[in-house]
Amino acid sequence: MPKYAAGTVRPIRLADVAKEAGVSHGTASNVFSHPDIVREEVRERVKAAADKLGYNGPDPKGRLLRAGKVNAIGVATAEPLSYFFDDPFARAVMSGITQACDATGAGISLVSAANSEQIAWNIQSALVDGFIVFCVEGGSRLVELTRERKLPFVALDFGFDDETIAAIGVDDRAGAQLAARHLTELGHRRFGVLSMPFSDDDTYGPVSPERVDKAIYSGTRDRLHGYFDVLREFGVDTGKVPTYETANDEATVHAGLEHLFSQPAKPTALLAMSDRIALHALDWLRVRGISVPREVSIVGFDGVPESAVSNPSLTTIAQPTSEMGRLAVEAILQHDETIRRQMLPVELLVRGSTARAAD
Amino acid sequence: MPKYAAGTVRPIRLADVAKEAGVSHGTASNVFSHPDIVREEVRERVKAAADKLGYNGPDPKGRLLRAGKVNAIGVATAEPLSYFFDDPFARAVMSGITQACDATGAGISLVSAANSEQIAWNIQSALVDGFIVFCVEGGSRLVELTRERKLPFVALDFGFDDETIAAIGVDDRAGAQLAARHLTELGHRRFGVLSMPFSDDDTYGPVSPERVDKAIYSGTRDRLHGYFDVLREFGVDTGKVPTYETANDEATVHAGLEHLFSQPAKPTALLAMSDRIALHALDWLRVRGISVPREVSIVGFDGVPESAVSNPSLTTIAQPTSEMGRLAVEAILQHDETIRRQMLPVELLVRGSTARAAD
DNA sequence: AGCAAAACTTGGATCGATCCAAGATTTGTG
DNA sequence: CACAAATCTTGGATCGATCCAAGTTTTGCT
Repeated sequence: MPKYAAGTVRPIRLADVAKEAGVSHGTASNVFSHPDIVREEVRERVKAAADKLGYNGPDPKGRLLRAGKVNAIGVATAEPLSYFFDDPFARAVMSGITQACDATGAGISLVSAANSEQIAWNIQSALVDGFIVFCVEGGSRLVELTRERKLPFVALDFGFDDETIAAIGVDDRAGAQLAARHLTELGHRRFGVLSMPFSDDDTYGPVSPERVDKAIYSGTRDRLHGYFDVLREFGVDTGKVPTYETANDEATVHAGLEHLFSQPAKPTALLAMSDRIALHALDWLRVRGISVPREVSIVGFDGVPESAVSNPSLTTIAQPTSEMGRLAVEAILQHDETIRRQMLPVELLVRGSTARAAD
Repeated sequence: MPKYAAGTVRPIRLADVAKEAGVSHGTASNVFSHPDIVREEVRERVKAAADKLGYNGPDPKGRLLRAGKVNAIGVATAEPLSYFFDDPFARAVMSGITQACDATGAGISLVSAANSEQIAWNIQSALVDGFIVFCVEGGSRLVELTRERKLPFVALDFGFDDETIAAIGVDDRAGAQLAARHLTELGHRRFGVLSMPFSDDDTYGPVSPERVDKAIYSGTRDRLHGYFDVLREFGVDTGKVPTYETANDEATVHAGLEHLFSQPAKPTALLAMSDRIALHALDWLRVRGISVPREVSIVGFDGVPESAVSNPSLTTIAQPTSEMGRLAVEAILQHDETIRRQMLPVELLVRGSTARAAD
């Protein structure tokens, strides 16, 4: 059976053009890739043949195999693809990544998959020169898969535990300390913590003090430690600070607030581990008629653009998101075997969601 | 000179594994691609050899060339890459695209470039099975380049003029009519139009009535015609309706409003051709202390998520953005030579930015 | 044991280009 | 005019896999 059925046009190859022009395939290749070393007369002839046959230049598939370079960076996550467009933090980092890619002309491939079987296949078969790995959930498995490709890769915002993985992140503990210090200095003593996931199992709910140190995600753990470092310093019994593990989505954040505000002593200050959590919290508080910052103060984490235009605007710990994206791209493109682990500084942005404690 | 310098490890190929295991390369290939047709004993032996050599399964580069399929869709635009993450409309459509890709397991490659030379190269060398083309600006050139790749492609929201191009868009004229009818029925008679670009030259500013019919972008033209259809019906002299061509960004929108509100008869209703324009307009009006919708009503176009949470919320013409994304992916993946041009319906969402005319 | 059918393996061809050493042609110089 | 140098062109090797027709081995049955 012929590969191309009658009626279907067999794609034109460089070899066809060469034959038509009466030159060797090598010369035809040169016409497109190194036009300067081919005599003008021949060049014209080959180009004419190409036009005649409807050949539009070398097929990237062939070139790729030979060159071994794709000129594209893979950006991977264990979340569905829409994560890149829906999550404010992801968007902010992507913004930095796109800038760096635009500057260098590299393309971007988004790699992801809902189920873990597919993600494995997608990582294994992605045509990229390197990976930037978004490690929100399921990070360890993702890093594992990526590592197996033996391509340059860099993890974002996670994995500071494993020193053999290149990573770019922020000083989570210092950032959390900043947030807690801001609130304690405003006189707050009754806190509630809305945490990001501790691990990639799907358990959400109140967190016992014993669990705190067992968080798999070092980001979550470090932020929690940062909060508690400062609270302890100000005489707060951190074992009694109600902490609720959310899934970084509306439903679990609202459930968390129900929990926190059903405590005998309602918190006057909330520590949210992401702006997304904080923004969902703001919604819940507004609906409940709890005034921010008059009755309750709240500090987010990330510094996404949306936090500046919320109502009230959100006091938060800003990460240098663009910078992180840019550095990640750089790490892939200028990859040189050395494993770089860069910890960037964060910054407290005081805005409208925090005020002096009422009582 | 050896290709792999001393110290560098030459990547392991399938052939190396086959040799190590003492089978042919064909059998080794089957172990990975069709494990069921290889005897267990042999399979184990090959896998052991692969482990020993540190081989992690077939390199996608080779597979690609043979298979001819990349399993990825290219999404192209003439804007910088960040457009996909910054522009609300693009994000909304991307959301639909990602859903469809997640469902089918296809990957996404973002293709773009600041300058037109680079975009040509990027389109020509993108490793994708088809293109979805965002035609905001520079659309025609982009479509031209994409067409030359001879891959399936579909244009979004433009090009309804050229019947040989597959496209998915909305009924711009009907949508614009809906917007205008809503405002006229509220009693408005003094209008201002904030238009999207007419063509890909970079001219912005007031638009003369003669220019209206010469708009290259059919989307812009159709929306304008839709507005004017209805205004005329209600006895408005459309030749006198001040129309300002913006670049869909803050600066030109604000300049446009300066212009519209410097007219002798200030408009009581604004027709904005995109939500982005409308949202920038809302900002300007707030700063100027002009109350929406008490003094001025405004209707957007697109129905992006942000329009629901603005202050006031924006009355707008909603496009089925997710649906468009989904259909575009479908058009690429189930491509069958027939050129499909789908025109989807729009919907008027009445929200907080429109009210009965004051005078 | 003998023979056909089933199961498995082999190795050459192929995908579409680029690279490169060697051969062929043109140009330049004494 | 001869010879060297410079410039072009050639065709085989290569990138890393998959496909497939043909060949080999195993299994099943009488």
